[in-house]
Amino acid sequence: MKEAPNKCDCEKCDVKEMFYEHVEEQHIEVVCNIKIEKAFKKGDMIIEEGKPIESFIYLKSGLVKLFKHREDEKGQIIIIAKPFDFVNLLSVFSDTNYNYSVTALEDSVTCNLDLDYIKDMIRANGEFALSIMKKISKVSDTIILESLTVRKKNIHGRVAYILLFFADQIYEDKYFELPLNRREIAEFIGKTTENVIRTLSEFRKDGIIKIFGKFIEIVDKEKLQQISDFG
Amino acid sequence: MKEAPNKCDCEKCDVKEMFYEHVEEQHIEVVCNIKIEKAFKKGDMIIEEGKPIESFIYLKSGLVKLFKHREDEKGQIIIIAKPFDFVNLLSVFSDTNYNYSVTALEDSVTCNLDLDYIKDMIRANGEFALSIMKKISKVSDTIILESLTVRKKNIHGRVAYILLFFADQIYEDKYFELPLNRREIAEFIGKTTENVIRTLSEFRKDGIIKIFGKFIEIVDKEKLQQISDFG
DNA sequence: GTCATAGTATGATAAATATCATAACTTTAT
DNA sequence: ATAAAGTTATGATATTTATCATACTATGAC
Repeated sequence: MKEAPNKCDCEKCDVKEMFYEHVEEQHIEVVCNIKIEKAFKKGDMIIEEGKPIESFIYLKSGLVKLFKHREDEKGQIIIIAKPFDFVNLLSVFSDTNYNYSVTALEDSVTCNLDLDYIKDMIRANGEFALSIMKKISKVSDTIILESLTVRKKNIHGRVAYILLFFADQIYEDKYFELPLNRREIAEFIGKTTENVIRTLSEFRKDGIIKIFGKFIEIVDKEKLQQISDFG
Repeated sequence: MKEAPNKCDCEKCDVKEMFYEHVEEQHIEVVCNIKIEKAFKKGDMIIEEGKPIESFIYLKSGLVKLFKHREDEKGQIIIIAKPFDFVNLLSVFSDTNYNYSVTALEDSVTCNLDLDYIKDMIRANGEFALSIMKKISKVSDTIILESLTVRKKNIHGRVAYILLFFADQIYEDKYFELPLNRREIAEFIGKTTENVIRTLSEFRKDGIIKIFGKFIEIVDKEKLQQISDFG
């Protein structure tokens, strides 16, 4: 992890837009000055469960996973966050310490703003407050409703769902490199590693996907969608 | 459902406290005047999936369930909300329509505030905004983290967990009437009705609980806790 | 009351998934 | 280059859970 020079030059940054829309010019400059960018290598720990929440963290580039660590047993992945998602979406405003960890699945850069400063901005600017609430609620909603969606699927449905998630929402390509190993996919969908592997093999045998190690090519997307929807 | 006279006399109302702490006297009076109390009978629909979100709804008394309706299949219960929990915690600030329903499990009374009015208050008062965010985030966090907790348990663990949930968090008594039938418990923990019934029977045979129809008495709480923790 | 309906209960069986075992293949460290 | 460790893969088996079938019980409508 290393710190990078500060600039407010990211396109598509919702936070910046919120500021531009609702905050006066001189405050924006302050934000751009106090924000700290941090670069992480694949596998690096970005947030550690139990540590105090001191920053408002936003993903500028890369890909990260939020997960709960489990002593003996296997962990549980809560969500995969992509650029311009909040990284510390949970607990930021409701708790003092993180109750989940975040690590980088790919080389990633985060934007970090002092949480007290953001809180001051919220206090000072209700319109900004409303924008932040909207954004944060949206993320929580998505997690809750998607977890319900996944919960009712069998393992075929869940694996199909994950493959389509990466193809459509993350990489926007039917050919991509899985950022998770099979064990992590299992932790994400709540099934065992062996059965994830088995299911991928079955999809391969049925000609629905091609597997080259961590690289996946979706051959019959319609079929995969069908398995995801009805599985 | 019937409307009741408006008063701001509820003890323990977080919303009122938020107002008292952060809003000027004259505004509080306005809130108390515009708020509408609605009474619902057990089984009544409070919020219907798909309908527009127009109010900020707070549970004053009773017990409700939030759930997603599923056409053909069985539904899915998202959470049981008790008094002073927000009822429309999800989507209030992030969506225009409800994507879940709420019904009364017991006779219930809700406090309804015009959502646009609350939004105006948030815009006008950042400190109030921060209080609301804190409260809403807390509820979302709880749902997400508890669903992860439940997800890793087998059916014995899940049923034990639910029984302890009602005993400890809702009724604060080892003897209570289940507000859900067996099918609904199944919808809550994501298992089949038959297996919920079977598990309850096993707990009864093992002398862990006593069953009198919908009434449950927890006999060996320590054992039940153990099953919940390690099951 | 009694009829219909929903809810509770239990057993038998089928299906899904986990666990255990083993091996080939990859990556990492030395 | 090689050993060690981790990952992917597959089969055999055990366990868990769902499904199907069938009663029995409670509840509400008439």
